[in-house]
Amino acid sequence: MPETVLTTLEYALLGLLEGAPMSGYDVSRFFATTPLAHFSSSPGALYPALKRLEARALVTAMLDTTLEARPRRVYSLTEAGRASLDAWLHQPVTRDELVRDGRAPLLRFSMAEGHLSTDEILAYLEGFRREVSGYLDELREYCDRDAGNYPLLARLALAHGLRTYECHVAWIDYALGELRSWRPAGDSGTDRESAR
Amino acid sequence: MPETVLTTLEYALLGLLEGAPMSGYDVSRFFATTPLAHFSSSPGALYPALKRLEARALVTAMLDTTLEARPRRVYSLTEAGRASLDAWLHQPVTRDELVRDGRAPLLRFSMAEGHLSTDEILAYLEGFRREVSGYLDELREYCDRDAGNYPLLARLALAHGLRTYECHVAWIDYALGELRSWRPAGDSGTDRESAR
DNA sequence: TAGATCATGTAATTTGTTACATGATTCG
DNA sequence: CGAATCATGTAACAAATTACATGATCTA
Repeated sequence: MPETVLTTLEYALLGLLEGAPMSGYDVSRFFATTPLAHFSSSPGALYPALKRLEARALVTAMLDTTLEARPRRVYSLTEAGRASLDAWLHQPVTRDELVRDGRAPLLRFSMAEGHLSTDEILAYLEGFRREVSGYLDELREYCDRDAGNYPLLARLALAHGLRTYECHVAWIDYALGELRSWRPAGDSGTDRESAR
Repeated sequence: MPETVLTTLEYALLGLLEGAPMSGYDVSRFFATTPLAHFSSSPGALYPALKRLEARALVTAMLDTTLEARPRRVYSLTEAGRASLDAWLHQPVTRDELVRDGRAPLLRFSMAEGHLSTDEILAYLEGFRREVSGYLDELREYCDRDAGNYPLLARLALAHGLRTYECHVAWIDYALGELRSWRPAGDSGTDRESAR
């Protein structure tokens, strides 16, 4: 039982390395060139994070010495790393995550392939939706109560918040629809293969 | 010329203190109870940040000793602080801000009252819109190029990103409309009074 | 062959989180 | 009167940013 709580960046690294073993530079290229996971991508964040994961035995490094004099440390996931990632992916969305680091819920969703069954993913999205809806209710209540005497710009900024969370809900409903149409009837396999 | 670059939290503090002098606890209450500015609100972040601002002479503390034995340090903005805030509020939205800390552009907008003229606010929003649109183009291009062989969940997560930025654009257009209808003809005053 | 960029990191500094500490005041 | 919460912080620690360092390899 690891019971170690990692940072969002570290979980993102585990997810990446599960897909394919990578060196620190590979990871930095990935973060810099793909729209997913707009994490730090700076070496001062990445290399220490990979070392931390190695120290916890969640990843292992293999020295690639095909080019000697600059050996690449290629990291790959260990069983413990995969277990740690799996445990994280199974956590439902919390309110705190929603307002503090809005990206974590989406990150988990995007990496769930091969870890959550279709039913679990549907349940995850439903929980996500509940949290967003709950927060939206709170925001709307706050608006009705206090926003009347806000200056115009602050009021517009509040409206932006409302719209953004409404957009979340709309996407969740869209995703639920897509997933249900993908698996229309009583299929509920863990669906490991389709990941690539 | 201060030329000091502050953190987003510190600018948020300047904006808050401009509205009304506050103690550290007042600020923490504000961050904890209003939907705007979901910043840290933890004392370990707030009190040191206020001290940093005081050390740079951007705020001053007045000891409120009406209750002795627990004097409150009530902070208010100095002229230098207002100038620093003003300079920040005049900065246009950059791509980097957009992907790294999505909240800063909105924060600036919401605090611009009394610092930017209506025309400047319109220009700010137009710049904001350009950046979001540009990033959206890039995202769409990336989708067309690479998303085909992504697994389903990653593809859906990408769709979420697209929708979110589209939502930004829609709000910007809405805000532009509101601001223009508020000031339909050739009025371009700095509009200081309507705040609070 | 000089400069860019690939590829790998380390070090100093700043910042934020978590947890603790302290004493007053209010509520049941 | 004891517990919660108001109100003010501090200290230890973890993490990220910025800047630097090093050498190889490609490119004009």
